[in-house]
Amino acid sequence: MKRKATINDVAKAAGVSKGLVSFAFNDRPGVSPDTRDRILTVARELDYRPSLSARSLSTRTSYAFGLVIARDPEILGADPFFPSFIAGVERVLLQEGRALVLSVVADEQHEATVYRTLTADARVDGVFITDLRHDDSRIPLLRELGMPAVTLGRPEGSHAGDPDAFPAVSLDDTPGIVAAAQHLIDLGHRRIAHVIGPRRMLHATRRNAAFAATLEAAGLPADLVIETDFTAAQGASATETLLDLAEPPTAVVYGNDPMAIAGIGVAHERGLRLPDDLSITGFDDSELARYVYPALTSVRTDPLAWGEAAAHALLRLTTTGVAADIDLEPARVITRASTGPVRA
Amino acid sequence: MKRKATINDVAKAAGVSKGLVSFAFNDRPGVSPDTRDRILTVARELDYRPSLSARSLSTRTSYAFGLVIARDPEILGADPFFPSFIAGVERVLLQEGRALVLSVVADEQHEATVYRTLTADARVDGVFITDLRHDDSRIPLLRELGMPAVTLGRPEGSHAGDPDAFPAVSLDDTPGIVAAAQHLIDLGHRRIAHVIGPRRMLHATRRNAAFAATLEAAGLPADLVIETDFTAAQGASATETLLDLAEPPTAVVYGNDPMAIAGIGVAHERGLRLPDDLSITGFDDSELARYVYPALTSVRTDPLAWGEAAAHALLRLTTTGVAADIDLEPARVITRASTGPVRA
DNA sequence: GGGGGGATCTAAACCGGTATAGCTTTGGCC
DNA sequence: GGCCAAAGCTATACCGGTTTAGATCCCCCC
Repeated sequence: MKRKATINDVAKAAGVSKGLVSFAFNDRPGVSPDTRDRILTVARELDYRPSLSARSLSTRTSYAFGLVIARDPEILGADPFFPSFIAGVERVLLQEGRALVLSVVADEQHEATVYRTLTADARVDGVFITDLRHDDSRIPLLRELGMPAVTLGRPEGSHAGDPDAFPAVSLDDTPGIVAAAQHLIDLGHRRIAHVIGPRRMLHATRRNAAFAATLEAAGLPADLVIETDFTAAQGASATETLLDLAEPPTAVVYGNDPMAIAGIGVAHERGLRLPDDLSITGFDDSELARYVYPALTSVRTDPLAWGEAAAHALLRLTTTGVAADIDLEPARVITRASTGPVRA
Repeated sequence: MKRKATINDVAKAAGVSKGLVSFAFNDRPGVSPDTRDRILTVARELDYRPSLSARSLSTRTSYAFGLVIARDPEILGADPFFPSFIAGVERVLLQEGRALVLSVVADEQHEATVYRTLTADARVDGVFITDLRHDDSRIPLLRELGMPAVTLGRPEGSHAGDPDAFPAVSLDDTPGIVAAAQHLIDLGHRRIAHVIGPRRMLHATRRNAAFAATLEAAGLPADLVIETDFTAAQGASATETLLDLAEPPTAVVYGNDPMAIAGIGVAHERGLRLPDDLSITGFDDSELARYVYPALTSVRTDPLAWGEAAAHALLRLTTTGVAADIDLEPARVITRASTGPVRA
């Protein structure tokens, strides 16, 4: 196994100083076209690749981005968002010679430790902030640490184009929820429940606000709201609670597909017929949604595109120092057999 | 924002040479207890942390491990294995000051490129090999690249304790499949189908061999085997195919939970009653299994423990140069309502 | 012919650690 | 007292890049 060629080998072979090789490799002015060609040719012949760690030491740059996920692995396992999001991120980073450092932690206590460690070790040049929360502690923390970041969605209290805020890459999910609710209203439903994710998560309350506004615009009360932790278990028990009501809903909107599928399970367990006795919608449009019985009406987002956009934004932010906010195609509802007209 | 303290600052403040500080920090002999204490105290006061990139450059070590997943994001999103596995890995690495570099690629072509890049950039000190395949190209590739690795399960053709092979961390899944098949046989089923994952994956054929052996030991044919790509879509279409047979099976064993749940969907779509008309089992025992209707009998493994064990093994391999094979608690079947006696 | 001035290039410092050769100091032993 | 070895420590090279100060050269122009 031959030793890897270094910049010194290239410099020697090309008969120039190593500084000049560095210049040539970084497209900096002050290298004559002839010399540049010669250097690059020699480098190719020697199969030279600049050493990442040497570069990191010299430039204080790690050429990697971080993603810290604070979720229980059980929930993550059923969640189609992250794999697709990561695949999208990866697609961009691979080409740019960047790597993705992933951390999965159970609670938000460890989360802060991980961010501090990533920063202290200069392990990453920037991070993605997913699952924004109310009064999100990560924002001031990363500010304090001086770690660049991109948020998925806009944090509370930050207005579009705020120059002090981290760049936000947003995919508006409210049109999807509004469409789902309106779809149910159009089918004649008058009592529609909403089983949402944890309230401390921004998207849970934002979606619920959109849901409530849609119902109220139709003159309906939006009082049947149950908060869960996004697990199928809590989706199931929320459904039990709803169906046990004196006046149970005729339709339930769930915050994710696993909860909706668990809701279908509970309804079937009770001998209800879907969608005749109960209409159900999910969120995320996971692959499974199409194949459960009845096929699940769900709200589709595009996590892959989200990942790509976020990666581009973070790349721009860390290289140029600024990055504009990005708005992606909003979520939309995919109608399937789990929703139908309310029984006469 | 004050500049981070370096080893030189500590050396100066403690009145010693920087070499000695390095020695003190790496618990090497040749430092008197008094001096060591003084150095460590001063370091704490200055909030000194050794620079990762400087260390990397000097030691040719990245203090990170890699995980390359070659799966379609759609499938990954429904798969409970990886999030839990990663959480297990992480739990070990965090304490050891290591990071996890993740790559999700769509096909096995890109896979090789990613491994080459990770190696050329010395981005990681070792990798985890999951989803072993027949004649797995990653093994010779990583050998050639000189990249340490740990395999999940033992590769083909390598015997226990092979000193030339990568350390294997195994969780035997055959007892789970055998138990599932036997469970169905005990319930009186005589025509049992197996919907398996891609045949090029080692675990798919291994599980099918265990399945076939169990049926044959009971004097039953094991001829109903359908290969899929692990998607719910193909799980559904395999189920269609089976139910369209002149003599359809009375029970189906699926290679993962999403396919089994899709199978339930197809059966319900056709008006079959479960488990009276058809018994169904899954694999992985995802959280959702318990909450679908009927609750899904599934085979449970422990991906979290698998991740921890694999991380420990890779840590040992990269630091000491050797690591013993590890065998974890085998998989077992969790019986639920989706399996029942065959109809008289 | 001499004096800018820009382009091209070199030498050397620097990033922050690790590793090694060698210098003191101390203590044991004859 | 003298010799030797081990312990404790320093000085310095080294890892492989980037960056800066300054040297050299060439061309143009007065």
